Amino acid sequence: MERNTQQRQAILKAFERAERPLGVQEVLELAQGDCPSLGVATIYRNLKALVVDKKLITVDMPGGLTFYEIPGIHHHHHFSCTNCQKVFDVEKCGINVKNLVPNGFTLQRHEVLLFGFCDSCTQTAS
Amino acid sequence: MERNTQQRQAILKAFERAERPLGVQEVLELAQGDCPSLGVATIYRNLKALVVDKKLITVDMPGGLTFYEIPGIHHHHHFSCTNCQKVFDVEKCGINVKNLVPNGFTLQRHEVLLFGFCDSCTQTAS
DNA sequence: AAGCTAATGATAATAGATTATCATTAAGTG
DNA sequence: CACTTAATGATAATCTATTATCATTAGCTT
Repeated sequence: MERNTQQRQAILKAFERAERPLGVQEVLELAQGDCPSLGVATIYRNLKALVVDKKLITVDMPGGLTFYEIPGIHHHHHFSCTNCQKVFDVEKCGINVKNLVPNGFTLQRHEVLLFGFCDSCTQTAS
Repeated sequence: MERNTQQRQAILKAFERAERPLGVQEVLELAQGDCPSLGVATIYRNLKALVVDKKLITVDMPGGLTFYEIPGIHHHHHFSCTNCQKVFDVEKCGINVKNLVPNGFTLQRHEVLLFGFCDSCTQTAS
């Protein structure tokens, strides 16, 4: 992954525009706007390389789907829309997780996952 | 699922003894203690039926693995050991999740996932 | 105990996500 | 511009979890 291809630029641009974590299919569709011939294999190859390069980080969601996002400075969590399946960042994290850890256990990291309707799906449903 | 077979009893007994969420392979191994001929197909069939009967609930973990547990009365969360891959209940939930929900979003439920070493793996590592 | 048939167990089949293959394309260098 | 080769794109292959198939076993009712 050394050459700065149009495909790779289109993939990064998709994340910059979306401003939220994206799944593989979402990246494919968005990046095809700039680069119509893009195939899934290229998406997977670039996502993997971008994660190695720390240009992206992975967000594993229940159900086995992996999302990717541009690494942010702040600790944050995720909101998963149960209607449109999109994932959004939740900026605040006012949790005292240390209290939750059972005795004798060692905490490495934590995830808070919120599920519900995003703003767009909330409006549609009402 | 009407007959009270030895297999089904062995599966439920595995959950009662484990006192924590179990994955399919764990259920298989534990239940085979009571019923050695048990096959995976029977595990899947019974787990599905037990969830329909509300004797078990599912716990979806990142990575796509589904765990199952006996439904408890209290709201709780889960700790996943990154060493032995076992999942444990975390009884307390002192979180004010409502503060985290973005404007316009509708919250349905939330999950708090803790990752690290369980007590047994913490001791082994030290 | 006999009979009906739900449930089982071994295994093939399926499904979805990800990876490998390989001929072709195009970045970057001189 | 020409060349080298990394990267691409189409698709086959793989992997893992789960489900379907079907002959056999064993609950349960009488």
